[in-house]
Amino acid sequence: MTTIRTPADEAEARAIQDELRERVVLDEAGPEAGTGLVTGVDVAYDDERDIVAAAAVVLDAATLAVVDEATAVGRVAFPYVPGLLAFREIPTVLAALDALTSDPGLIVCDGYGRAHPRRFGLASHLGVLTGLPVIGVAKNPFTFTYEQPGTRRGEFTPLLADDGEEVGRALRTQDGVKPVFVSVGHRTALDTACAHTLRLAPDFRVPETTRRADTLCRRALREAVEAAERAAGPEDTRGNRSGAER
DNA sequence: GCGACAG
DNA sequence: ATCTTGTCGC
Repeated sequence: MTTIRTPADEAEARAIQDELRERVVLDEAGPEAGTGLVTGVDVAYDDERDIVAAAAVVLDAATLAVVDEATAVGRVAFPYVPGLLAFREIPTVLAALDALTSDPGLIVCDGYGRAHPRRFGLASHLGVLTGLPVIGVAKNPFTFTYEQPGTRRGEFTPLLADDGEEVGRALRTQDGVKPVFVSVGHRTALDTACAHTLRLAPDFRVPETTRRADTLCRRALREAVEAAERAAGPEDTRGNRSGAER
């Protein structure tokens, strides 16, 4: 099973990113949109109880029908730090991916790939660790500024780095609806990533892969929390504070 | 130094 | 991410 190296602090985390960035493959076009399998991954947290749940849902890229799905539950391994999201999300995501029966094909994750302060976001990190083509589709802008794309579905504007390089795109997936932010993670071209994103979002702003993974990991988290409560103490059924906590 | 900042 | 009721609309 593939694993991620969990850093002891933020400095070490950044060092790991600088090191692994060298292994990102950017000269492949990636699987053609609408072909093969596409897998969405997402994670839900209960920091209070130190529980994290991840889900991986495999869709037929042509029909968007669910082919396979899996979940994994674990402990929170790293705090949320902008720019270091991978260390928080990836451990459990890898476990969910390993639990799949079918091949993932192209992976779509929440967050960024190249559109990252060190050009090595979550999507890039997941790609390097798995060796699979990965793209990132984020719901919110991060470090790069952009012009508002045209109002129609399919229109986009570039996310530009300081050196003028296009590290991602603000892509409108629905008419008159806020765009999503697409960037390449590993073994995929930006054009391919946007084509996949559009095909995966025929009815909603967010790709079907993320929507499916989102509902599944939330359910897995809820069940994990319930199981933990049940194991810890059936004495808390009426109120909040138990005798032991006062 | 201060603010902003994927999930 | 997560806390959260009702509400507008297909």
